[in-house]
Amino acid sequence: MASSVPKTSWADDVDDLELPKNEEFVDENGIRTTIEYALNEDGKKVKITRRIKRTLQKSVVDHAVAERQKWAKFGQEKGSKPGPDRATTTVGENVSLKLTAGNKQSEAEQAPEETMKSRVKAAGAGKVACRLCKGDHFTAKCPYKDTLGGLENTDTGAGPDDDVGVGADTSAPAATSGGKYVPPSMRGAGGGTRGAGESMRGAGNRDDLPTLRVTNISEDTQENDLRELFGGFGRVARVYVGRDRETGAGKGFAFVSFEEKANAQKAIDKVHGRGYDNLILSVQWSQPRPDGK
DNA sequence: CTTGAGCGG
Repeated sequence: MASSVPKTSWADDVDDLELPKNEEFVDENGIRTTIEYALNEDGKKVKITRRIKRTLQKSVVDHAVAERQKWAKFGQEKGSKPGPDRATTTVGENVSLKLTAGNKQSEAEQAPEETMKSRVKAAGAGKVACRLCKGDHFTAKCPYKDTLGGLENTDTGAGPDDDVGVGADTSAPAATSGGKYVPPSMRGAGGGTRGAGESMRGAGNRDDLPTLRVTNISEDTQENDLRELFGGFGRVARVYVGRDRETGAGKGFAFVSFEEKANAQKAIDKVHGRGYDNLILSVQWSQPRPDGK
């Protein structure tokens, strides 16, 4: 065992390595002086002093901020020089935190780009181009959607555009399914002639539910209030209260959808003209929202 | 006075 221990005690060594804390201050002229202590190659302590004139600051710092730096300090810092003391204060840049799903980091670097994209989108407000006919509507709303049989048959290469070249490998996995999920009941006439809608109630589309427009409701009427009010006439499928997007305050109208049209009609008959919260309700059939065609 | 919001960039 090599028991030869250096003569200098361990404690001395540490004491030798102990360095004064770094210092930093800014004088009235805006010159920041930083003092660091370090060891050079010979193991000697050296003092490094840097004086940095903050030329940039004059142009960058907001006037109000510069003014604020002159304020007298209070509390524990009372009597200290104005301006941030970098020994106790961290002067930071803006830090933005981004929450990502699945612990993925790769998106982080692309974030600025993403922001740019959304800005561009905001600038060119509502510019859409149909992938089928290049119209200014969504593909799903394309008038020719039915005529063209949708995207599922068109394949990648058959698209109306010149995005050729890589068609092979992108379309490969999509060849059989078209790349989109199709519920079993909607799938082509393979072998199962199972009745359409065996598991689905009616058309299953919520758009064709019998819907009432209820107006003249008080602005604090909630969905639950309306469910309560209309629930007695039959099953209420959906209730929507028109609200201000920002404040959440009611706008005085609502939609109530029933499962059965007959029940909706009963509700009209019974509730229309009826008092509710010091107001007289108005209930009538709702017009389907204007479809962009 | 009073008819919704989202879906794709």
